Formats: sequence, C-alpha cells, structure tokens
Amino acid sequence: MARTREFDEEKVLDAAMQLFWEKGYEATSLSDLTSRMGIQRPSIYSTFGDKKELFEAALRRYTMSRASEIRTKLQNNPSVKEAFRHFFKEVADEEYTEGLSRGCFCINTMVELAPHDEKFEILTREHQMYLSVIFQETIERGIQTGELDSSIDAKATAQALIVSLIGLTVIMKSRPNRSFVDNSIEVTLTLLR
Amino acid sequence: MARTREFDEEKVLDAAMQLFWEKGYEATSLSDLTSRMGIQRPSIYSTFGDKKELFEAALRRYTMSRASEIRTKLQNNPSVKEAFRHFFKEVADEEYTEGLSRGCFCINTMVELAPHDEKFEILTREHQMYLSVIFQETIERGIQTGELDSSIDAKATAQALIVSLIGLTVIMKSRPNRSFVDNSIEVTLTLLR
DNA sequence: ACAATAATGTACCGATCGGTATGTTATTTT
DNA sequence: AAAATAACATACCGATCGGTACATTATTGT
Repeated sequence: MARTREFDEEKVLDAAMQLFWEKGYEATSLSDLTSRMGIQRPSIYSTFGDKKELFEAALRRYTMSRASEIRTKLQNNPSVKEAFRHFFKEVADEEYTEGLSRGCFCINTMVELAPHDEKFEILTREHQMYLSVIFQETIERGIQTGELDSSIDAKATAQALIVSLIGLTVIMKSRPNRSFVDNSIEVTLTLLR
Repeated sequence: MARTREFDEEKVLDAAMQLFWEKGYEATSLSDLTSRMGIQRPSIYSTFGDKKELFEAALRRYTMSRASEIRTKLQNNPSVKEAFRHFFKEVADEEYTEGLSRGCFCINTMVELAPHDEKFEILTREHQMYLSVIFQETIERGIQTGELDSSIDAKATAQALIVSLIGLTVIMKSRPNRSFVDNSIEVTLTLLR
C-alpha cells in the first residue's frame, strides 16, 4: 500500500452534488468542480472516473437521501392528507425562501440528460417510480385508518400526485405568485377525499 | 441600401428554435447553429445578436405559436373534459411516438435558465400564466354549458391543471409506463367534476 | 457607370473545455 | 532503512467554445 487519501470521499462527492444540482451537468466545468470539491483534477478522475461518472455518483447519492427524506416526512404525520399538504407546501416554500431555486436534482436531470442518455432516463424513471410507491403506501395507510375514502384508487392517485409534485417543483423555478401555488396545491389535494 | 439578405429570417429562426428545443441552451454550440440554420456565424450575430438573444427570439417564437395552438385545441371540442383529456393524452403520445423526447421548449428553459437569468424567469412564468388563463376560460365555458359543476373554482382548478401538465410533460422524458401516465391523467381529470 | 453599403465567406481570436502525462511527496510493507 | 506504491500538485494536451476582423461579393440609389 502507499500514501493515504487526504480528503473525505463522501464530503467531496457531496460538494460535487451541490454544484451539479445548482448548475446542471453542462454548465458545470471541471474547474468549478475542483475549486468547490477542494481537490485537484487527477484526484477526481482517479476516484470517480470522468465527469459523467462523477455526475452519476452525485445523482445516485441525491436520489437515495431524497427518497428516505420523503418517506420519513410522510410517515411522521398521523394525517395522510396533512402530511401531503405539509410536504407540498414545504417544496414550494423552499424555493421562495432560498435565493437560488435549485429545485430537485433528479427532475433537473430528467430534463437535461434523460432525453439524450438512456442511463439517466432509467435512473430518473426508477426514482420517480420509487417515490410513487411511497406515495401509494401512504395513501393506503390513510385508507386503513379510515381517513380516506376506501373507494379511491391508491396507486393511480399516488401517480397523479407524483406528476403534480414534479409540476410544482418545476414551475417554482419561474417564481409564480403564492396564490397560484397555494391554489394548485389545495385543488390537487382534493384528490385525497 | 445594399446587398439583399439571402435567407428567410423566419426560417432560420425556426431552425434555431428546433435545435435549442432539442438540446437546450448550453449544449447547443454556434457550430451546431450555423450548420442547422444554413447560414454563417456573422449572419447570426448581425441578425439576431449573440447566442442568448437568438435563444430568446427562438423561445418567444415558440411560446406564441404554442399558446395559440393550445387555445385552438381546447376550443375545438364541445366537451371541456374531453378537450382536456384529448390534449393531455396527446402530450403524452407525442413523447412515446417520437424518437427524441423534446418536451416543451418553455419548460426546458424554466429548468435550465430561469433560476440563473431573471429574463427567462419572467418569460417562462408569463407563458405559464397565459396558458393558465386559457385553461380557466375553457373551464368557465364548461360551467356555462352545464357540463361542469358550477361549484368548482375555475381559476384554481386551471392552475392545478397547469401544474399537472408541466409534471406530465417532464416525467415523459423518463419514458414511464403507459399505465402510469394513463392513470395519472384520468385521476387528474376527476378535478373536472 | 459608379460610389455607397450591407450581406457574405473565411479565417482567426483568446478563453475555456474535458482529460492526462509527469514528477514529487507521503505512507505502507518488507 | 529501503523498496514499493498510491495520492498529490503542476503543467500541459488538442479540441472546442463564443465571438469578431477583414476582405469579398452583390445589390442599391444616384
């Protein structure tokens, strides 16, 4: 063996994730990456491979942590409808609060890379399908506790909510009026009757 | 006066639009543009200004034609609910049919440029607000003909449908199952009761 | 016909792109 | 301590980026 690594692999990957999340794949240069990650170019290539492979590693890191974050948020509220309301409002608020609207790294990638790279088409699709299952399980919990009408289709409703969540996340980048956002959230939540 | 222009300004702008629509702003190079537009670099700069200005002109052209296209489609069906169903299914089918999933140029721009350029934040927002008014007027027509319940909030419902349409357009880039798409469309349309 | 002018094609600019060769430094195994 | 090896920093690679200078060509008004 030989010299030990001087940087924390997870920390620098996290820095790369933040950067790709903010700027996307094309607009992020290797120079941007080295300065933000705090390591030199050859260290990036020896540790993560080329730019696309680093991007993929960053995206995988994002989708995993995001999925568990969402699962936790939806489980922590006894009311399913309130859990969804709180979650959707939070997604909107984040964009109003922060100066830069990063949105969702996975959705950004769906728009930028999925149409031109099958690997990212699959990766982003599978993340959304995974989230949709989380939504479905949450809705089924609401049906079991009697909060939601047992006649609603948990799976189809979950899928519609995923679509709305994506739309909400994306439209926030254009910074629409609060009333627009509040209206659309409230109307969408009437799907949970 | 002097030498006359050898190219059709609208045609080359249309070619630029197609290219930016497919590849986005960053991934489209001046060389891509000259070859697709069929004119030389200096002609682009003297006619449209720099790359960003050309992009803006292309986007404005897109939003205008897209808005009138949508208005026409929604007006041509006596049933409001069927009009929306047909329109949403068409958006989905286009992505399944075509080899490349271009999606909506305006939505692509919302994701790529709006967070970093206020001009495009405003431009994309205003397009969505305009579409939302078209949706609202269509819903109000349905209420007047008695097709839709007069108790529904036309404006808020229109805004929710816009959000769903954006979400649908974006998720199509990951090529989800048809059942996922069909389910989410049908559930979303139950907002029109 | 001729001067004026605008559009064209070519060829180039400095800057930056993603990626790598190379020599040095630090750590481990023997 | 010495040999082996992996991570480090520097400096560089050809290619491409967005943008432009310049000479040529074609059309206009006089």
